Amino acid sequence: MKEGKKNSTREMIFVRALELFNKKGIEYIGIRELADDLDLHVGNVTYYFPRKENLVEEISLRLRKANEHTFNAFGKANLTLFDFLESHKRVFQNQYQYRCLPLSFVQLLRNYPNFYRRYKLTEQERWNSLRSAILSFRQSGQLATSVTDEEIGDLVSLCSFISRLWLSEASVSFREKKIEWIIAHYLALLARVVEPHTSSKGKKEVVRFLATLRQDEERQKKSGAK
Amino acid sequence: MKEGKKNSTREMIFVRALELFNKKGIEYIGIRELADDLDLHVGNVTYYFPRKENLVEEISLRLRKANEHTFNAFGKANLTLFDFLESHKRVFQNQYQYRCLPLSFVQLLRNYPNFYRRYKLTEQERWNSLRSAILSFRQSGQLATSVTDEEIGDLVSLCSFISRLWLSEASVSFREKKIEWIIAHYLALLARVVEPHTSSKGKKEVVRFLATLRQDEERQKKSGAK
DNA sequence: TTTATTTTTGGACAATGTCCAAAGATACTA
DNA sequence: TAGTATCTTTGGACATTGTCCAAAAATAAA
Repeated sequence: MKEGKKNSTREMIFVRALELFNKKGIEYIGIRELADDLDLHVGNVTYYFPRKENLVEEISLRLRKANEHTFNAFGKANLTLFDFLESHKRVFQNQYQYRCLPLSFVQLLRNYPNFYRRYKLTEQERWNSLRSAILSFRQSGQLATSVTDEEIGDLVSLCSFISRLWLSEASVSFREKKIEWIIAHYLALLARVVEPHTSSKGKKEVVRFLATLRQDEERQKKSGAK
Repeated sequence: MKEGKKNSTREMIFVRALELFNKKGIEYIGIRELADDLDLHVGNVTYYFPRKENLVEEISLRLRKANEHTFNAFGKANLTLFDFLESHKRVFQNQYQYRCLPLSFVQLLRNYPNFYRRYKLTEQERWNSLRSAILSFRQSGQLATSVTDEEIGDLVSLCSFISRLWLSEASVSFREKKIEWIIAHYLALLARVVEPHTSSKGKKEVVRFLATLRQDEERQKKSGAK
């Protein structure tokens, strides 16, 4: 069980698989296509990843890991709405990096019972941390005190709904747009969902966040025009 | 080009294909499995539907047709928010009837350029009629007059986002729930998205709609308990 | 009855994910 | 250093997939 130089082959396979999956979709890249691309034999790929599922599982693990810190941050005291939205930006960027996964997640969870089981566990966790984050906004006076528990539940539903599926819509509706624009679009949508329930204090946070989105866009344009 | 009795074979194939696709997913039902199920030969299926794509296309056409009237109703004058939400209920029910389609729509649009082209056309139409409907709500005083055009744009985005993807989320998050409950859940979410922007007049419409959802649920429970 | 058209039959084809036995390469041990 | 154990590569087999097609059979039209 050494992890010396020979992990390089395995890692090489993983990296290229992720690239190809992201570009064309998990279902549309065959093991042979992957092997050919790497000048390897099919059996050599299946030596490290006996089943395609294992390759996808590894991708899934890395995405999960990338998002771990972010979601943990939701538990911390004095979280501002600004930070909350900023965190989602990082989550969205991570999802994009492993986009083949969220883009096929319906199919994957349907096809691989293991995935489904594992997903259901973290789904619960995510839900709880999202909920406690939003609850804390009401506590800290960033949401109006008049906001009911039921409305908070709806906010949680909407946030996780958008987080899970923005890439799916974007892949058909905004194919030609740049990823920075797309992420900004859905972050703005997220912000707009929360905004009606904010206090004036919370609203400032949201507005501040929306302002940074616009700034990013400006920067984008300038460096693009150069 | 007669359409006499022999359409029965074709129709039989279509009906069963839809059933199986809905149950297991388009990608996971093979032509042979379908043919075996119908006691037909593979070549006999491909005689009527040379490519799987044709089968999916037919499903797509029928869903489109089922939703046609509904979306046209968005254009009519004096549309109430209640009617608007009720219309979405019908749309959601139609989508469920052809659920294999929205559940694979990312993959389908990615894989079949024809689908993508056609989808982009109706996407534009839908967007426009949705937008004009919501604009009319502001005009008729059901939305607050203070609602900006930008906010209306966000509402349109959110509505179509939910309409397109609720089934995807439901298929992983609410597998064990009944479809009536699921549809009610997402309709309520839709209503809750609009609610913060309504006038008192419009709010009454939304509340009335939410009340009918609850009534449906009661009815559901009673007949279930019998 | 003959002719033309539609439908069914049965199987071929390449591509897919998965699997495996044997050969080769590498690392460890006596 | 020689021998042994482990890891890696090779090359191909297998069943299944979507697609395609020629010939037979059934049906309709003349």
